[in-house]
Amino acid sequence: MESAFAILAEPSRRAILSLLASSEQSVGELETQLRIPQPSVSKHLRVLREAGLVESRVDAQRRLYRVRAQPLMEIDEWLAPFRHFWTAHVDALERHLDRMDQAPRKKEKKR
Amino acid sequence: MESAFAILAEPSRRAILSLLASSEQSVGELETQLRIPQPSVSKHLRVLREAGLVESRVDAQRRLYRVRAQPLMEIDEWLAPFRHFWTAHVDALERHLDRMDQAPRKKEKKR
DNA sequence: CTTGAACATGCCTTGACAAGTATATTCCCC
DNA sequence: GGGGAATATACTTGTCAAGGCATGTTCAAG
Repeated sequence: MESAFAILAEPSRRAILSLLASSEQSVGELETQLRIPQPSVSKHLRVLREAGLVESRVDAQRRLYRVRAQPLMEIDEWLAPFRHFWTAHVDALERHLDRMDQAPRKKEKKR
Repeated sequence: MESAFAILAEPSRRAILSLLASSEQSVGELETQLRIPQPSVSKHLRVLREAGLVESRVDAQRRLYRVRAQPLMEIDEWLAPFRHFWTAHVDALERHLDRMDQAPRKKEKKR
């Protein structure tokens, strides 16, 4: 199966997923929010579905789409080896706090 | 600038980044580890550099490449709205602990 | 200053994919 | 059961990017 990165290379598909993040939506709702033609929405949804990023259920003549988490999880895991790059100072802070753990605590600064 | 997702749609580029996650590497080192022709490596590195995903420094006749974190950070942030999908059970655990809040509390976790 | 190593760039071909347009399918409602 | 909404699919076309190959550039060493 195609990598989730390849699927999400398309801006419209990321937009669709972001809209679905809050709740499931019908094709028509996605269409009006994104302001792109309906066949495009359907085609993007097809790609997303075949990649396992969304799933649909039937509601009369409409289809309601919702997010499937697993491929996004894999991206999250792929990022793991890099995460220390931007949490390094936090790590350092935590080690620092650990080291002065016996002493009484003062204020800490963030970001 | 192109989205980092589009850049990472290419498997070889993800492989390069993964190799650079541990330490900076020269083009030749990347070439022999990935077993793809040198011009391909250079071209992928160019794309990665122009997208801000890596940067290079000169060491005599070699160029050493290393990861730049910021675009990866943005992907990490893009994932944020979805993260509750796979941490839901943790959330449930936390709510559970909150519900038995009358009992004495210990430490809380951040992140 | 010549040779060779390390890397970058240019050109060409080929394949993939998104957009647009038209048409097909499914199902509700009258 | 016929019409129209909601959605899917088919087909065509243009664009763009990756791969392959050849060549250019820079530098170190002798």
